[in-house]
Amino acid sequence: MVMTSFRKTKAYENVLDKLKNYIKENELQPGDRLPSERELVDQLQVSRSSIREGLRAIELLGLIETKTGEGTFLRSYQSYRTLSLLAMFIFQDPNTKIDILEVKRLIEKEALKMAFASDRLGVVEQWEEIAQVKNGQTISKHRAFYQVVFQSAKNDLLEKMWRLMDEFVETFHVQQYSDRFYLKVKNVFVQDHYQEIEKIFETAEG
Amino acid sequence: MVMTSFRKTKAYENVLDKLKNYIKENELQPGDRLPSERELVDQLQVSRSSIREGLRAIELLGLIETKTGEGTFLRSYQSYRTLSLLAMFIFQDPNTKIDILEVKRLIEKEALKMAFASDRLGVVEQWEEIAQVKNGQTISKHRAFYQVVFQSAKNDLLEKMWRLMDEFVETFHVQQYSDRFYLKVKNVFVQDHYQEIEKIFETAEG
DNA sequence: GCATTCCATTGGTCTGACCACTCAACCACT
DNA sequence: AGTGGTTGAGTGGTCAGACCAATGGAATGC
Repeated sequence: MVMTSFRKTKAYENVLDKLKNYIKENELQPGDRLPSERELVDQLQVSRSSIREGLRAIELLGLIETKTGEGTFLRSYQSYRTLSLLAMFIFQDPNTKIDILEVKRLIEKEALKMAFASDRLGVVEQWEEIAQVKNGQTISKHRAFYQVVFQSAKNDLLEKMWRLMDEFVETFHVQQYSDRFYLKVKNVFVQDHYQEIEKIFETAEG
Repeated sequence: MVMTSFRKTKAYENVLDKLKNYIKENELQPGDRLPSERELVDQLQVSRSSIREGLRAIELLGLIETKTGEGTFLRSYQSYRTLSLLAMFIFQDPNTKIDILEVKRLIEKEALKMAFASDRLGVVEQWEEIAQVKNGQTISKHRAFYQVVFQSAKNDLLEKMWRLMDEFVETFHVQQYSDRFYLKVKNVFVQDHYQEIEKIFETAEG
């Protein structure tokens, strides 16, 4: 008996494949609406159950968003729920925790360098606005700080990756951000000392 | 009208929560079997459709594996699968192509620095072995080169991210890797000039 | 012009049905 | 006792159809 280990593709996997192509062909952007579930039934010739299995799967991934009465929409990132779910499994390997922290830190450093090169003084200006307005939680201060950075770094992918990791880290690690760190970074920017960025990150702080 | 932005949790999300607890309480290990879909219907008091939406979602994530006629089984987590899923959609955005190239280059640079700090001479040694053995295509030479790097950089996440980008870049961009580049990097390693790594990447080459 | 009502559309959920596959218990034959 | 085939219960895979709640725009009334 020949055992051609041939895995029959499931209906919902086909749905995802078709959906991916649909998004590509129509060049859908985050926020754009996907066809309704019932329209997809007609177009893909599978039952609504299968359609929904596929949609729920990528919803969990945070790739789409559904609104009752309106429809299904593409979105760009975010899904704290999934991350906390994955966290449980990912930490079967304790090393990944360290890896994530390391990569996140690396991204922060490089993003700062990119922002520095792109719009050094503009960044400083925005940081000062934040410092005046925001007296809120340290976590939102932290995000506001880097939002400015990524806006000037002009690399959406890098920002998406950072946000994922930042949210993920939040699931297992109480992040502490010292005001000293922000101040140090700002001074480096003000004084136009590009090389110092590397050195700041060589210390344990961050 | 008060708009308490209150998101009603969906049935399949509850399923996942309960399932997570079940796994935790019973200390299920990869390979262990979960309750059948029909059993879960009884236990969780939701319809089989909702059960399946949840199961299909975490199946896509690679957390479980289903075998027709047998059941649903816990699976050892495969982070690459999750990452490639996310990448599949994130990379879809045509605007990110340039971003990907930039981030990939950034990762290569930082990985080199990590490898340098970790095992400078060991890396050089392995590079020389490659140079002798491999006379094959430039693409495989390129991958072998960085495989050595990542092995010493000791960060799996970084390597996986790089692999995804490298594979993706191949689909739209003819990668050119000049022997001169490798040689330059090797020399920097041999001569123990850590600072030069940054400078190599400041040129257009790569 | 504006507020209200109404209704088609959309996602959310459930029920019940049928199929293909797996595995173990059972049975018949040697 | 051992072999091999049959059978049936259980499992995931898929489907059709139904009802609900929320949404938003069109029709309506003032």
